[in-house]
Amino acid sequence: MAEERSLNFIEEIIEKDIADGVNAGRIQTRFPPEPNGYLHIGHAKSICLNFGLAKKYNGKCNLRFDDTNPTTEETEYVESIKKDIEWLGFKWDNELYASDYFEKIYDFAVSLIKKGCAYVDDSTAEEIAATKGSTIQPGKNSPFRDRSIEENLRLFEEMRDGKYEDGAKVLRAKIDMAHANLLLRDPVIYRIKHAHHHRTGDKWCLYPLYDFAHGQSDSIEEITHSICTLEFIHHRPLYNWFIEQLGIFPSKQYEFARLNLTYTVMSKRKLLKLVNEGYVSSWDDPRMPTLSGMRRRGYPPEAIRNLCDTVGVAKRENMIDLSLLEFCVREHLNKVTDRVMAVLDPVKLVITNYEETGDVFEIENNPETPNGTRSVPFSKELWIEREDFMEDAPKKFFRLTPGNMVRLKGAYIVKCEGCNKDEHGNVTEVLCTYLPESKSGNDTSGLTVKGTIHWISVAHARTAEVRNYDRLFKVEDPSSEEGDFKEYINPEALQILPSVYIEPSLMKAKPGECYQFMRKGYYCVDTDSTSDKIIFNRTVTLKDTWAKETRKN
RNA sequence: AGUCCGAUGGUGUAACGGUAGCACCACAGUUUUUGGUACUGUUUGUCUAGGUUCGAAUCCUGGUCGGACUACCA
Repeated sequence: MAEERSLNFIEEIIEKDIADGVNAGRIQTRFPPEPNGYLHIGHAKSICLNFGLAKKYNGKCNLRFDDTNPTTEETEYVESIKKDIEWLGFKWDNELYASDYFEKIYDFAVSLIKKGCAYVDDSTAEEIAATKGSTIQPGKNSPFRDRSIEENLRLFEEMRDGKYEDGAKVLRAKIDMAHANLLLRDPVIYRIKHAHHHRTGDKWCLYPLYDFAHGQSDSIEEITHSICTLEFIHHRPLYNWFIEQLGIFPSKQYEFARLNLTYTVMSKRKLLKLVNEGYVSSWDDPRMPTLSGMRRRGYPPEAIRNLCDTVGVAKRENMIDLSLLEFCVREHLNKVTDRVMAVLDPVKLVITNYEETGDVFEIENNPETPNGTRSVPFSKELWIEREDFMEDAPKKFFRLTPGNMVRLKGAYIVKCEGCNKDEHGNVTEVLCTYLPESKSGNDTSGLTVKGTIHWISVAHARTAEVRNYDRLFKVEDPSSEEGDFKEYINPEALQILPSVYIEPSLMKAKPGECYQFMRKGYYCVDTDSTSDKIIFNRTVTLKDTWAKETRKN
């Protein structure tokens, strides 16, 4: 019954390659993060693509850490990246590191020198930048460009042996200082860094740059389809040039447009600022677009995978509506979460004609995916939402207003008789009478009411902290606005309710578990919860057409 | 300014020379013991000017607009 789905452009390339017998139909991809930060929703698209393609075409997908810059990379990031990928639901075939190939990559450089295709340059970084030229001006040859092969070989070995300070010399590929593509103007491929590497320790003081590590690693692993984002498109000619000069496995690079989301930022630099300057509490703050933040927020991995699947793969710049992510989240949570009652902004409801009989109602947990029932104690005094009562209500208000009837979810129909107020005119108690014959399950009243509201028995209520999260920014694209992006942070992205009433059944809730608070939203138990204090994070609200209606007026 | 990439409703994505479709959003309705869910329907689109063709979103040319590139980061 699978719907016929059109292929994205990478799938088309792969299917053509398989049909043409390229690499005997073998498909090998890789996900190549640099372990210098946390993964975000943008990485999820790349992960779903690379692992998804391998799965679809009976291929393999490696996890390869592009760890060629020892000053920014740490083992802590390696661990978080692995955890996030596993959480998303993918398994890599091999866990590999570019640093495992340092010896091989060094040998590649030597062979390039021997071919006369690389030279040691003593110029400073400033000098190299100054002679690079510009988009409209050719660059100038370095005075060290014509050193002999023997001298280059000797100097490069000395660089490896630690004879020189950081920055004293670099190795450059000898290509064309007038090339229209700036990356082909004798790119630096090795630099000296006397720095401790998270895996190779102090063994090396010479490290390859991205362009002389990434493609080489792809070749070593015999990656057939090396998929990256659009900004690497200019690197492809260089990627291919090295493969050709070195005569190594011809991996092919393909580029797709990265994922952008409205109401957030994705750049590592900006996310780092949010953390360092205290706008959010940490990398896994539920407001963050990081995978760890989304996990803590309660976004299920199924929803993220579904989002990535839905947005597709193409080469044009895009900006995905946050509402699409929220749709995916609700779609999944609706199927799997148990419904429970929690009163976030309470006011007391008194059922004046109710004699305490010890009613306990069995209420179904999930009308979508039947999952049993739970016991919910009832009594004469209940907490209800303050917004569910209005003394002077508009026409289409289906909740409590004098003379109107509503059903208390899973219990009785009650009729609103009025309210009590304090000296300031604030409602302190809503007064109702109930209809004994309207008992849920064997209702003989013959009445139908338009509204159903949730409630918590005052005598049985427990409390929890609730953290209501909302979008991190007030504008769709903070990065394109005037001034500092931080000016557009939404100050209401986190609202903490220290003590909300929850039904007793929730006392057993464990960190990470998700529930639907009826009529309010999806909530998950935060990892900050302790045995005597449960904390719920709002993952996403329910759609609220009534709120929309009131906003219109 | 140069090189490269791109342009289909508000958003994202299909249509591979032959009926512009799907999803989200928005709006309206039906069902509902969640103003949720489910279901039905509605509005809205091929950047522009030429050309090729019986026929162009698709092919060609020019323009316009958007993005990327001038790190010893990846």
